[in-house]
Amino acid sequence: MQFAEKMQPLKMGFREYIEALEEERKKIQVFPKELPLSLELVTQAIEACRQQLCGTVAEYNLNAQSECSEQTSTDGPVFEEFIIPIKKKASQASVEEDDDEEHSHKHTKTTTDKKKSDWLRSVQLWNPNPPPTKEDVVPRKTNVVEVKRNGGGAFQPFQREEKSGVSKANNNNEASAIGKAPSSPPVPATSYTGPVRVDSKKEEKGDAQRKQRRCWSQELHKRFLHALQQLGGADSATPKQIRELMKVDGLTNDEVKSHLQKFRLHTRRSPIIHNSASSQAGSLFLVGNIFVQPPEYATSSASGGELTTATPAAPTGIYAPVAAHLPAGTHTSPIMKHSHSPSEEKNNHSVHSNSPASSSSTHTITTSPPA
DNA sequence: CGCCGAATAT
DNA sequence: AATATTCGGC
Repeated sequence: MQFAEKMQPLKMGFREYIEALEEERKKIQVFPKELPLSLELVTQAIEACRQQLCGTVAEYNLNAQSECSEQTSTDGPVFEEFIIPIKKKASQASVEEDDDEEHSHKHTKTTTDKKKSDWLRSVQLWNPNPPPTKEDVVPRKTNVVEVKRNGGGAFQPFQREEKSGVSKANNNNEASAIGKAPSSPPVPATSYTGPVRVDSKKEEKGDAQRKQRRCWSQELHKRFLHALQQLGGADSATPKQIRELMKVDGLTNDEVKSHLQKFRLHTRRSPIIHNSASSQAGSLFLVGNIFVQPPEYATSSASGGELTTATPAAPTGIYAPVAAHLPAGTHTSPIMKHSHSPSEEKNNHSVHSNSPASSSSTHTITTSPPA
C-alpha cells in the first residue's frame, strides 16, 4: 500500500524494479475497470525496463557519475519517458523548450572505466551547460575524429557579451581541441547552453542577466593545475597568466580568478589530506609546500594526451619541485602563511626554474605550532 | 583603465 | 559548495 516511494529503478536495479512492477500489475489487474490506465502504464513500464535490461545496461554503469553537479540523478531512467508518451492528453506534443541537443553519446566504453583521458582531441573542456542528464565528462573516449561538429551538438564557447572583454585570443589550438573556434558562430546556436542568452535580436533589458555558470570539468581543472605548476603555485600565479597557459578558448579571466580563489581557499584550509585516490580536486597533492603529482594521474594524463605545453612535470611522479623557486621570503610554507606580501612575488615568472628543489624530505607537513 | 585579491551575492 | 559579481587598492 504505501510503497510508492523508493520505487526507483536507480535504487534497486532494473531487475528488481521489474519484479516490483509486475507485482504491481497483479494488484492492478484486480480492478481493470477502475484502473485501466494504471494497468497500461505499468505494463509499458515493465516493457521499457526490460528493454533497458537487455540493451542498455552496460551504459548505465558507465556514466555512473558525473562531476558537474547539477544534474540530479544521472540516469533517471525511463520513467518519465514512458509516462509522457503514454497519454498525457494525447495532444500537446510539442517540443520542449530547451532542445537540449540530442547527443546520446553511446561511445563504447573501452577499457575499464575511470580513465577519462582523451579529451584532448575532442573538445569540450568545459561544457557550457551541464547537460542534465548524463554524459558529462567522459563521453567521448573513442571518437578520435572530432565528434562535435556543431550541428551535432556541440558545444562551443558561447560568447555572450562579456563585459570585460577578455576573450582575446591566443587560441592557437592546433589540436583543434580545446579552443575550438571562437568563431564558429554564425550558427544560430539556438541551442544548448541556452544561455547564450541575449544573442542578438530583441531581448536585452537593462537587466544584465547573470552569466552562465561555468562548469569546471576535470579536464578543465587539470589544465588549471598544470598552469599553476608552471607558474609556481597557486599563490604566485595570477588569473590572467593561468588563463593564458590553459589556452582554453572562451575561458575568461574572471572565471579563472574565481576558480583560483576557491582553489586557494581549499588548499589553504586543508593543505593535505583528502584526495588521494578519488580526489576530484586535484591531481596534485600539496605537501609541505610542494605539489606532488600522483603517478596515477601522470599516467592517465600522459596517455590521454598531455597538455600541449610539454610540461613534463616530475617524471618520477613524486615531487614536483615547482613552487620552490620563490625568491625567499614570501611564503615559505603556504600552510601557515599569512604575511601578506603580495605584489612582489609575481614578477619572476617565466623563468621558473633555478632553485632546484632540494628541499625534499623532512617537510613533513609540520603544522606544528600547537603553541 | 586593466588586473588582482577579497568580500559578497546567487 | 561552486560560481559570479562587486569593491577597493594598485
